[in-house]
Amino acid sequence: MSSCDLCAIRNRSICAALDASEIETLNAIGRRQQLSAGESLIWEGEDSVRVANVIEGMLKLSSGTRDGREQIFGLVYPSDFIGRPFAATASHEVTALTDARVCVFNRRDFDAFTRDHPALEHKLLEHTLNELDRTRRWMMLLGRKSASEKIACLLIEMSERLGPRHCTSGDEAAHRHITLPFSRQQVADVLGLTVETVSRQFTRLKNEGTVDLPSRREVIILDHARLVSEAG
Amino acid sequence: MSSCDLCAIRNRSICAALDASEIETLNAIGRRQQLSAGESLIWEGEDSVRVANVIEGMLKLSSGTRDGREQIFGLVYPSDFIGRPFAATASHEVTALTDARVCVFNRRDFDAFTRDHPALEHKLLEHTLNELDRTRRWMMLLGRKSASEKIACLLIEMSERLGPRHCTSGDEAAHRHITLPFSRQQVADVLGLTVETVSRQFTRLKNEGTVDLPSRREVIILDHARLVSEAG
DNA sequence: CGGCTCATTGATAACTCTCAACGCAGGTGG
DNA sequence: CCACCTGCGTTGAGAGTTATCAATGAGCCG
Repeated sequence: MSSCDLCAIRNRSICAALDASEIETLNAIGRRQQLSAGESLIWEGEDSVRVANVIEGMLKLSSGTRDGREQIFGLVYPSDFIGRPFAATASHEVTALTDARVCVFNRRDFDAFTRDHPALEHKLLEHTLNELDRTRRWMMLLGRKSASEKIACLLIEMSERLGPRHCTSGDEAAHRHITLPFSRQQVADVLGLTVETVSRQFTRLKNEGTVDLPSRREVIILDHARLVSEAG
Repeated sequence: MSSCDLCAIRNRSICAALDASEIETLNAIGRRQQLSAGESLIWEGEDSVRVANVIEGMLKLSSGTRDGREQIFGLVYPSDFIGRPFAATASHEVTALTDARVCVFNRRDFDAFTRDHPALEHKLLEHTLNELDRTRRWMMLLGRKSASEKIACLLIEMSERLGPRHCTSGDEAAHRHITLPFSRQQVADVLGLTVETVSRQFTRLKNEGTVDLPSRREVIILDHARLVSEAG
């Protein structure tokens, strides 16, 4: 029995396109890898040698300018796919925000496997199209929204994507209690702001009673409606 | 003989993945359509009924907020693919910036055709992955660059993508003479700025001698190096 | 020649950034 | 156990950039 059968994301990742024997073959060319928070799997501009499925944890896609400014392009959740198939170089860095487990493939092996399995390629295409849609929505936020709108949008997005995972019972509470996987600086890098502005927005939301901040990384949404109306 | 044989983008679009008889079949489910500048082909939130290849002209992908702010997500050039296959709704608007010719397919017909032609699907995947890379690079610009850097980046990008097309002889001049396919407001919507800021940046570049502006829509790059250094 | 849209320019305000200081928490070593 | 150190977060003051509002100017078409 392949270890894939026990994989938590077996049915949500691109692997869902494959039957048992295909999974077996793919499993043979991949391997599990543990990442610690802060560790990078792929670097900007390096040869595209690895692709991977995220099993557990959260990662960021980012790129920086010479003078040290950084922008985070996207957040990667379990069952998401990372890396750049069919290209010589990786265009951005992939770094673990939390401890994470990924299922890594040599990029060339994966490319070859994919070409022989149109169903996998189709899943990958659907996945990529969804990612493109999400990325474009984020551009709206970066280009046209104010600091307060940006923060509100991020909190709403996080509560939607993180909630269901933390929440085994399916109740509302989990959606309202977010454990941020990043520092204030990283929030700033996601939203295109500075640390100070992010910090000020958080304290404002707290003072207004929209959220509570029990610790640095925790946010409890007290007034979801208000947050939505602030998101613009 | 299929009209596709004469198609200017036959070898650059996703159709390049198909042989003569496949092209014939695809051609049977598609049709040419002429668009005037300003006309939309796809609307935000509508059912995803159409997909298309761009044959000639330039289009924009955009979305707006309730209160009238608009953000342009991307510019579409000949041989690019537009529309959202494999999904029920379109996530953004597609509008012609110039008069344009496109090759349109019913989305469901196209989906079905694609599933039977893995080579086409592969091309579409490569195309989508490239688009995702480009989109992410643009996020860096929106989130982390100043107005002057944004303008410089846009002009460089335009000169690179527009130059080769205008230029039959392959000389340098074409790269330096850009005919913008959009108004100042649209430049602002691409860069996440206001019209006034865009206008001021243009006049500054002109006064500094970095560019010349013979007419509203024309830009001649006089000092390319300076532009590059300003792009950050 | 109006009348229109689009672009430019100016004055001012608002927002966010920058720089600097301080505070809090967690970890380490005495 | 406490003092200290260090990294991260918060807060404040001020500057800078960009947005906003308002007016003028340029090009285009009837």
